Amino acid sequence: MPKHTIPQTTIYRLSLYLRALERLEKEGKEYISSFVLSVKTGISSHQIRRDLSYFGKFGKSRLGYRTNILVKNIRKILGIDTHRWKVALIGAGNLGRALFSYRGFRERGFFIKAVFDADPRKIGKKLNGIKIENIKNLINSAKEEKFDIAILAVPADYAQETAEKAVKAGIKAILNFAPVRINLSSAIILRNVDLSMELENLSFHLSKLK
Amino acid sequence: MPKHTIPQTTIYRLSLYLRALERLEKEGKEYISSFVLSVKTGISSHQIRRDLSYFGKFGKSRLGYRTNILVKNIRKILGIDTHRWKVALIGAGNLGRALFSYRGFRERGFFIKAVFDADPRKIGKKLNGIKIENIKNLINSAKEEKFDIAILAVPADYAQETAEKAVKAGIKAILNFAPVRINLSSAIILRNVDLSMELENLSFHLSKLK
DNA sequence: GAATGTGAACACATTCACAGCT
DNA sequence: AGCTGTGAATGTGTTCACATTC
Repeated sequence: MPKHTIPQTTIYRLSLYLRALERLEKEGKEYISSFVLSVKTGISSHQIRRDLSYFGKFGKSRLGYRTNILVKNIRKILGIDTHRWKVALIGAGNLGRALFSYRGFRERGFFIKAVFDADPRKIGKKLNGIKIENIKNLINSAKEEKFDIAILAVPADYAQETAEKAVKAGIKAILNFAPVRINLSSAIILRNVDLSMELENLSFHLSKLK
Repeated sequence: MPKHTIPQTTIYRLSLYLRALERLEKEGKEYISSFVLSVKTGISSHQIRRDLSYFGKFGKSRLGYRTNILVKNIRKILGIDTHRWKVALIGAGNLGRALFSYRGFRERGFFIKAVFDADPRKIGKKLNGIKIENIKNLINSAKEEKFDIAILAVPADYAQETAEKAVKAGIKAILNFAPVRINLSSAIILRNVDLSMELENLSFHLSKLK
């Protein structure tokens, strides 16, 4: 149904809608209008209707959207309805371990199937039942269990080479937490989470206040 | 010098430029052209020149930008040249502790001055020399030491009320890691880092491949 | 000659406004 | 009557292309 190309930002907003809708579903709301959803998410009702219209017609005039149907549809659009994504966590430092214990992943269909690190002191140790493997095993390990996604939580200096290993292991999507720009084939889906950038952004806006 | 309004994304890119420039400065490069910076950052040279032009004229024809001058200017624009920002970390769970030990913050002028939590088992314990305080002390504590920024690493259900406490304590900027939308006065600078949203975004693009 | 800086053109994203449906 | 869905208008961000500068 996409008549126009879908804006990048629309996909992020779908996640936002989904969370609000799941809550409303639990509260027993059968139907939900774009106006109510607007209040819950802070996104304008126009924007919500436009975003949904890229993927189909999910609403009913006079009633709004049937909550559970919309939930199912957004899950399907986002690819988290049936699929269980297999995640390789690379880097078992402070951040890696924190990410590992984040329950939100599993709840939303992302399963950390293996953990890798380069530090001999960490290799072989267990993290909540999963043994930390040598990063050198990544490609071999990926032959047995096809990983879909790699989460990179390694030092900046190793991010590029580690990402390349992940690509060699057949991984198609990477979520990078290292504060560095990674260059990969454009066929690889790459997203960055960069704490320094976020803080510097706050700093910019704060300085304007002073 | 801003002739037009500055795009949101420009500020993020400035952080990107800064990191690349700092590296180039260390390598001893005296001058750098927008073309070379383009290769290092993956941002087009047009975009780089446009971004910088919002803030002034930093370059020299035929030579490019003097690396150290540009570094200084971007730091100034981002408000990390002289200012030491005081950060309150709220939430000493897995993620909070990982953030606490992230060295990048201090390096870039962000100092975690206090850590708060609601869990009695954590309160009083020390984290690398800083005692974890009761979240109820936030407002009092802020009277002694004016925090500029709060980093929220609390469970989703507590994010809204905790953010409101931070605002009452006079904090003007919040970096929220809880997977939930927070509603605050528009005067407060709020940024969200949402891992589920990033993963769902990857999922969306991955599903299109299958 | 080789770079910047920037009006103008273009592309992308949001918002408006209302026809159409139930 | 009250909602959705969507062309059209607007607003925002990026890219082009070149006059200008050293």
